[in-house]
Amino acid sequence: MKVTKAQVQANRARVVETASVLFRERGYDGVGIADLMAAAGLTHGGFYKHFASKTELLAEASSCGFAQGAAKAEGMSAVEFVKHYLSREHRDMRGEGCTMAALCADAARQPESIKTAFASGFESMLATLAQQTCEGDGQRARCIEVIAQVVGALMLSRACPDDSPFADEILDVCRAAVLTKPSLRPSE
Amino acid sequence: MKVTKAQVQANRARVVETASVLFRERGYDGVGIADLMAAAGLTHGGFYKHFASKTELLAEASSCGFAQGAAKAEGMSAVEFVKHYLSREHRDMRGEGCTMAALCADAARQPESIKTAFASGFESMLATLAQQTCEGDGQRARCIEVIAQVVGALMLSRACPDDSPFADEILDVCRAAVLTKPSLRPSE
DNA sequence: TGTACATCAGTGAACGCGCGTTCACTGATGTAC
DNA sequence: TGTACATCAGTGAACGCGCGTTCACTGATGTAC
Repeated sequence: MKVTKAQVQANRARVVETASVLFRERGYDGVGIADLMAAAGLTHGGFYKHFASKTELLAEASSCGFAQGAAKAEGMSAVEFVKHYLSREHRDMRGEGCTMAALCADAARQPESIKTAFASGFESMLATLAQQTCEGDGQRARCIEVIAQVVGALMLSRACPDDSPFADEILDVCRAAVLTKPSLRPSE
Repeated sequence: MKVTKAQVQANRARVVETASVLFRERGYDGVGIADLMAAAGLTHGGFYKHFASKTELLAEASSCGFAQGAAKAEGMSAVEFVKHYLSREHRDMRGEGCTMAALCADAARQPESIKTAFASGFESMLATLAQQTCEGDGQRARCIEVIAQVVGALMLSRACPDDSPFADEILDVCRAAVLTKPSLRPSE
């Protein structure tokens, strides 16, 4: 059953992308290797031909998720970014949503290799947002504040009962707060 | 081996408190029933004399953690609260730290009963903070913004590699940002 | 270009392990008389 | 107050299950001639 080099590469990429989605949806511990490989259209035995361990996959899947997020945000204005980030749709579509919000708590309990990937992911979010806000002293700090606030709001909203007005309130309040920040004006 | 009514009550309370700490340290999936009961000085078999399931314990342990957090913050000024919340000590002492930051991502993947406990915990944080800030229109909103930002900052900092300057930067930047908010002035 | 053979991604059974939960049993406590 | 007995929190073995990981095997691909 050997397979084309191109197929091998495609299969591997599909596993990473599938993991990226499933981990965001169900958490790291909520996805088994067998689940994951089946979702990618393969059987579990082949997993270790591609990855040394589940942890190693988490690192790759996280990086993949961060890259995907950056690509999605590319070209959005800061206002559009915040509006989308703090929307009900984003809150409820975890598998396609922000990797940082979905997995940072899992990352905090993982080895340094994972945390390194998350630090890179944070830097990437920062760079993407910075492109859309006015430059000058304190730009980096202002972007960090915004990211902390939107990530916090999204996670808190997700921890509230589904469809509770409370969950929506957190999003609405924080969206309004961030959008009125003068520093969110575009750079040009 | 029956035991005094008072002992039963004390044992149960000890299990809940131990769970509250261990869940915050290692996450819900990171703590087994046997681990937990041993840490509380008991054997695992007795667990189901007190709780219907591990999930039910999580609900109780979370509520216990929120109550403990509220008691700790009681009497602190808003400035003191934020300074402590965004300190390195708080970041690094997860077991004794904020239950919301430690477990909200776990809660987001749990049944509604857990999410209800977290919504109550959030209300409790809100009430505690509101006591220390100036009243008036938008007080509730301003408190929500602050909590979202400090929770987000703490979680992001914990997801970064230990002792990395980056992890500290997030805390420092957000602490400075929140402390300069005019709305953080005391109510009297 | 055609043939022979080594490679190795993918398969599926199997491994050991720890999990949440159940259960028969114990024996001091609490109760009934 | 003293005695007999029911209660039930706590014990530790056992259950079934799913996990991450390993392994012998397969057979089309890629390579050497």
